[in-house]
Amino acid sequence: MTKRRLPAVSPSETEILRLVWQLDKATVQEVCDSLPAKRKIAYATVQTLLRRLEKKGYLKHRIRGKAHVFFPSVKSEKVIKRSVNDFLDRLFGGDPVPLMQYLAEHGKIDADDIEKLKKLIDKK
Amino acid sequence: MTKRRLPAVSPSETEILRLVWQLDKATVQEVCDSLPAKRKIAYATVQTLLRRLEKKGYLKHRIRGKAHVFFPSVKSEKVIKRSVNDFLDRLFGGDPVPLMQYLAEHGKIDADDIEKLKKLIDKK
DNA sequence: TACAATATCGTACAATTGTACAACCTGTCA
DNA sequence: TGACAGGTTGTACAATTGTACGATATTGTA
Repeated sequence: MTKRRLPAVSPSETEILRLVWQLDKATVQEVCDSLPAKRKIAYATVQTLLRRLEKKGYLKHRIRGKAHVFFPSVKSEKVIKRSVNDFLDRLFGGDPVPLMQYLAEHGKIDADDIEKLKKLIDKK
Repeated sequence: MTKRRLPAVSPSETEILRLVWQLDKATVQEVCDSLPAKRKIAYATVQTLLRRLEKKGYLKHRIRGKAHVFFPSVKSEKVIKRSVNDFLDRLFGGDPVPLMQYLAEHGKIDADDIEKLKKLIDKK
């Protein structure tokens, strides 16, 4: 089992990749349609991003009619792990606590969320 | 008060900027010295990054002897806010909960941390 | 079967990013 | 005062990123 290191996913690529995860599998069109209204990217751009993700090894595709249907070929867990760690390292020197603090202080998470997390941790 | 939008901070720049925050103010040398052992970047590279951060408006400098002493000219809060939001948007569609979950599940935060967060939220 | 609609592919291109060399200044100490 | 250690500045350059046009291929349909 050759475990070669996958190339990094760029920010815009991440955005697109997330949509594919969300949709489970998707054509260029479908990804375009599920873009948040705020973030309008041209069809051609989405296409390029999907192509690059496939070349980098994060997606594969199957043909359906004349369209390509892209689907993940790497567990999202893996990508998330890398991204989060990287982000944490750069912005907080690897310490997750300030990040949590930020989220708490800015009302991004509430008491309920905390309660759920508590359970999650206890269960482990 | 003209509130112009600051240019984005690139990942490597973020890394350096964080060190300046941590040191409060620092010369190129000092930043180099405080780089984590893992991440060895050449002096010249650190220098360029600091220069770019200053040009982008995140740092200023004063002269001490022959060296430049860089210090923040924008509150770290501001940068963190942008970075976190951006990160959250791209990787999780803006929802912080999965991120917290990830952190909890991977032992990045423990029950104690949760306790502290709880207080933080209640206090608000 | 020819056409309109829809997709993909190849290609492009400017901006940004990461990385760094070489040349040039400037205190400091002998 | 002259040399040197240590700084800074200018510049470079390949790779990556974000964005997208134009040409070509395919399919369902009239």
